[in-house]
Parts: sequence; structure tokens; C-alpha cells
Amino acid sequence: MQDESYKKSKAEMLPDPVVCTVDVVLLTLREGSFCYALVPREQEPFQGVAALPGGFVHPAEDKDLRASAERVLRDKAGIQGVYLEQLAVFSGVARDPRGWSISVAWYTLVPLEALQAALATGVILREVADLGGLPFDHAEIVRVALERVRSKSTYSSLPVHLCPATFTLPQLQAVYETLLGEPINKVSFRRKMEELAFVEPIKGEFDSSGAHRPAQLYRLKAKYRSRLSLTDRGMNSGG
Amino acid sequence: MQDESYKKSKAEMLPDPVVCTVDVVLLTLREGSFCYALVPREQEPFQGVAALPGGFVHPAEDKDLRASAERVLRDKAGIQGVYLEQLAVFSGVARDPRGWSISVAWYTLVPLEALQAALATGVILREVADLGGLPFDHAEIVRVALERVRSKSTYSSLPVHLCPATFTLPQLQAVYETLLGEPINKVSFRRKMEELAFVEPIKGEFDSSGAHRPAQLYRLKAKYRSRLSLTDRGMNSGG
DNA sequence: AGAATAGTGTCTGTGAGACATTATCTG
DNA sequence: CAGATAATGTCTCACAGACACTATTCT
Repeated sequence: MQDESYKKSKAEMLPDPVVCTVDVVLLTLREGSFCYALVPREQEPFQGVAALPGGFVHPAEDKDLRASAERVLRDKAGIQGVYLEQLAVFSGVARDPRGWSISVAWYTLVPLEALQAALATGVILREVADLGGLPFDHAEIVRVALERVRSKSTYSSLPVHLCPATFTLPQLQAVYETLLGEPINKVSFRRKMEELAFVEPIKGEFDSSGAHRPAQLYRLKAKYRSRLSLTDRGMNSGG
Repeated sequence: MQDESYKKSKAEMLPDPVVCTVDVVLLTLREGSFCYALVPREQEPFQGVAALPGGFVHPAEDKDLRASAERVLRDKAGIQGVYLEQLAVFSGVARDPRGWSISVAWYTLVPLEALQAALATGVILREVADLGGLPFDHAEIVRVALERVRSKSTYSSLPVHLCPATFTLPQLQAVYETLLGEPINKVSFRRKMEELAFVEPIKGEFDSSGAHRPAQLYRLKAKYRSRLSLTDRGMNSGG
């Protein structure tokens, strides 16, 4: 499929090489507060500083940029199969002290339960209100991710990815309320969930953990489910 | 601001150079039909084939990727100062016969009046229903652009960029109806325009071109206006 | 029994669309 | 004056939110 004759002249056709990276904004809920994940940087610049999980694009290894982002998530947080969506490209001469660069940013929503291994091996969670001390333009990237997720959360199925595999409707409503930052009418919320129809009750299963009437357990319908799984390896084991 | 010591090691840190391009989906309305712009490719591969206006990123020349897209629009269509928004990144080994590449796609909405010079010098308009014969993954890029624009058009100010500097409300409504592909209730449309408040009537100015009651002329409010202007040069004059 | 939350029935105000009416031009 | 479209007034139905009530658990 590829024409090798083009490859020879590639260097001459490209005025300058471009540093291409991917960065992932991993969002989760911890005790009702909206958080993003950071990883200490292994190399200069900003070695040791907590930064968004990211890395160089490896054309020889990655089928495309989504594969690059998935590799970063696998290597740095030990998770795969999660909901992952492209956010935007951040570019220019000013964002990286090494010079002109491109970062293709992605965002993912993950339930805290899927992050236990990652948290045990160095991944940090920080509340989204705190964007201080981030290297490069990572604060701006998180800002744009939050804007996108909040904008997409108004009655879309997006926030459900922050819930574990099974959940109750009051739990799901609390997730929406945290993301949107305002209370939602219970009757309206349930009507909308019925209308959007991306969750289904699990017949006969209830959450009886409280001193009150048990709540029906729900799950994401099969066709909307991403195959979330944890890698058997720990994090940072990749090269 | 930049640390030169990093530059030396850049080549070693980058596993492989990546071909970085920008492509622009230029959308306009011609006689009530929604169209996108194509330009014959000057170089191999696909030399002579009509393709989206695009080109390599020039890190030495462009401040960032937006500047790259603006340069492409200036050089290939002779326009600048238009509404321009990032669409998505298209990447991978399969999209370009030269091998692994990245294209950062942008979209712009331009009134037909601003394209007269471009159309006289080789830019082609094609209806959005016809995506045949496009090189690379340009058909997919246009598809995604259409999806984005249509999705953003439901009562946002976006479609107004397809109108000339002054326009009537019935004209603006026709633009929305073309983009959305369905008729809109006149009273509701006017109520929404009043509520969104991004256009204002031009006192005392009317469109009296029809054999009926003249229509009030409107314009985009100053704070929403982009400084659209045509370059004095023709197209394709850039290096 | 009382506390707590889950879940549902019902009323009402807001707002979008349907319809009708008036306004103002050309020929 | 007839025809055409602009612009606006008004009615109605749907729906989101408010409120109230019932259900079911634990202590």
C-alpha cells in the first residue's frame, strides 16, 4: 500500500521536524470531588514535576494517535479499554522549552475503582479546582477538558463512565450534579434517563447498604459498554 | 525563554519524525446549497486531484497550528480574518501513501461573497452530498466537519458566518434551515435570535429587492465580528 | 415506631410551535 | 387592487420542575 519512493524525499519536503506528543486528561470522582490524574515526569524538562500522563508518538509502534494515547494510559496508569476521546491539539513555539511542539490531547473518564493499582504505584489525583504548578500548558489542557466534559454532560451519557459497572440512579444523579455543579430535579432526571435509555435496571439486584429503602441497581446497556480492563502489569513498566 | 541545550538531543529523543500537515474544510452556501472548497493538488501524491486546501506545518514560519491554517487559507484561497475553528486530528499509517502522518483539520464558514477572487483562480466548490474522488482521508474529514457544524448550528451563532455583512432575518433563517435540513418555525426562530442577541437591526436600513414588504437589515454585533478581509494578492502566490 | 432515602403521582408555569392577522412593498 | 413576503399577536400543547405522597429498609 505504501510507496517507498516517497519516503526518500520526505526529509527534504519537511521544512523542520516537529515534536509530536500525546497527553491524556484522566478524570475521576473521589469522595464526591472531581479529580484529574498526574504522574511525576521521568525526564527533563520538568523532571520529577507532576504532569499529565503523556509521551512521544511512536509511529513505528502506534497504529494512530488513539493507539499512542492508549499506550500512554496502559504504561502510566495500567488501564485499558476505557472511554477515550480526542480533546484538541495544543501547539506552538511557546508551550515547551525544547521549542516548537504539538501535543494531541485526549480525555478519559474512569471510575475510581479502576485506578486502585495506578494510585498504589505513583499516580496522583488532584481536584480540578487546583491547576497550580503544572508544567508546559497542562493547566490549559485540563481547563479545556473540563469545559468539554461539562458541556457534554448536560443530559448525555458521558458521565456514566465515572460510575462503576453497577450503580443506582441516585448515585448516577450525584455524578451529574458534581460535574454540572448544581442540583438536578429528581423526577426530571429519571424521566431523562428513561428517555435516553442508555442504562437498564438489573432485575432483582438492589443496593441495601443504607438504613432506608434499597435502591435498584442499574448498569450501562451492553451496546454502550467499553471493555474496561486492568493490565496485569503494574504501571511504568513500559519502556 | 527557550533552553538551547535541549535542542541538541531532540533527534535522539524522537523515535521517528512525523509528517505534520494542516487541512482546512472551507464551507459556504452557493444558491442555497451547502458546499465545501477544493484546490487541485500541486505536488505528488495525487498531483492535480482536487483536495482540501492544506499543507505542511512550517515551525520556523508559523507561530502555532492556527497560524499554519491561516497561512494555508491565505495562500490557497486569498482570504484571512475569517471564523476558523479546530476540528480534529487525523492520523495513522494508512491515510497517506507516504507513510505515518498527522493532519490537524480546521473548518471555516465563509460567505460566498468573500470567495469571488478564489473562485476566479482555481478554487472549486462542491456540494457536501458529493464526497467522491477525494484523496487521502479527506472525505472522512469533510464528514466530521459537517457533523460538527450541523451539531453546533442548533441555535448557536455559528451559521451567521455564512451570511454577508448585512442580511435579513428571513435570509438568516434560510441559512439555518439549509444547514439543519429542516424548516424552522418563524416565530420561534425570531424569539431565539432575540434571546441569543448576537445580531442587531441596522436602524433605517431595509432590503427592498422583492415585490413585497421590505425586510429589516441586520448585522452581527461588533463584539462577535471577525475581521474578515481579502488579501490584495491572488491565490497560490505564496511560496 | 421513627428516621432516612427510594421511587412515583400530579399540578403548574414556561416556552416552543401553530395559526392568524396586520404591514408594506411591486406591478 | 392583487400578490407576495415581512413582521407580530395569540392560542395551545408539551414538558421540566415543584411538591407531595407512598414504599421499604435499618435501628
